[in-house]
Amino acid sequence: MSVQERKERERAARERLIVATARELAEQQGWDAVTTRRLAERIEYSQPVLYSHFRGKREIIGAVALQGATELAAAVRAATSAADGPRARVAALARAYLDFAERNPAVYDALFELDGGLAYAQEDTPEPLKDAFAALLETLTDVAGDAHPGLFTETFWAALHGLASLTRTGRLPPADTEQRLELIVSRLATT
Amino acid sequence: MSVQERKERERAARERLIVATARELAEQQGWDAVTTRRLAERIEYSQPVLYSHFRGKREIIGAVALQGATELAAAVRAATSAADGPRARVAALARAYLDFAERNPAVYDALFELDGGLAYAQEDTPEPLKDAFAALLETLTDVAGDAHPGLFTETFWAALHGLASLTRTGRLPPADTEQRLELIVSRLATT
DNA sequence: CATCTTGTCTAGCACTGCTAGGATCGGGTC
DNA sequence: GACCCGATCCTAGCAGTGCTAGACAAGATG
Repeated sequence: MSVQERKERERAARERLIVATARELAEQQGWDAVTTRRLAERIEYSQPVLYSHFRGKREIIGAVALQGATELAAAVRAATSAADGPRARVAALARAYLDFAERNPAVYDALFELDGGLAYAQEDTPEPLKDAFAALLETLTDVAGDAHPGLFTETFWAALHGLASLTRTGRLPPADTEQRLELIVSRLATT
Repeated sequence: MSVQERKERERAARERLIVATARELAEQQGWDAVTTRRLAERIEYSQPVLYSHFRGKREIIGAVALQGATELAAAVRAATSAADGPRARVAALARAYLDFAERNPAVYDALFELDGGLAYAQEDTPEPLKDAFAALLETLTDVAGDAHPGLFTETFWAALHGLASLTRTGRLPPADTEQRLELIVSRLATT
């Protein structure tokens, strides 16, 4: 059995390598540059090896997205727990979210822009995604006011996503991001 | 000269045909299905003809986007002008925007999701895009409160785009769209 | 040591956006 | 009306894409 276990370990390690390499390549040159050939070359295996781990490119994007979801949740929780008072925590959450999107554009794309074959907002939604939403919910519930916490969180999230998405694709000038953020926080959140 | 003019007319007509066909194909089967071969076949010309009108596929997407911007501006203006009072006009604007995104998903993608090679929020931004933003600005200025009208419009637009984008890609359940919309309108707009 | 499974690679498919070069058609000139 | 020449269009092809069938070799098992 030890032999089989070793093989499984090696296989798992290679899978992590694939995901890490795809993510790295995407952050460096964008997702368009992440082709199965280039990815295979970078991990020093042939193309078909990728398909013994993932059904296709879409699933690789999905794997990067799940990794990103975990990190996003952690980033949001770290930021909110370091702030005092509901209002300050919401502002910290918003900044942490936009900061994550700016620092990890490819991961953000994998999560919220591209098709990674993941189910969102359903029963079979992967745990990391549920948890990332939960991280938002924890802080935003306190400022939902008379709105349903889940619905409020969805709406607040959508506003943040709109800012992140439009800014990153050059549709909004990046200069006034902070002011837009403060506008969203101050108006959407009930004190 | 008449001959040349006729040729120019025919050429312009063919260009409109290309754009209309690309849009139609995109709405029917998504932008991925809009390949230069399929597009060429539908307009009953060979592929290279496309490149005598547009630099490449990106520019075709851009042409569809510009068409969509004009229609979006018209839709927003029609909706807002039919409502009484600033608050009702804002709600009408938001509904018209989301309605446009839902009815014309491919056009919406061309405008705000894909790369059509257009400049946004700059001096050399095409007129239809500027005008679409102006259509939002006209109504939203009245409810900007103490915020700068332009900045407020950008922020409100981002919130709407977030809703449209996340809903259309299956990241938000479509059921409660109306409630999220009302939340945005009631909290972002000052009465 | 022979066998057989497991894993990997080579080679190839059908498709993509895009382009070079040749053929053909039409208008302008004699 | 005949010719030429330029504009216009198409055939064929390039390099690249995601993905897969089948050959092959290395390893574990008897």
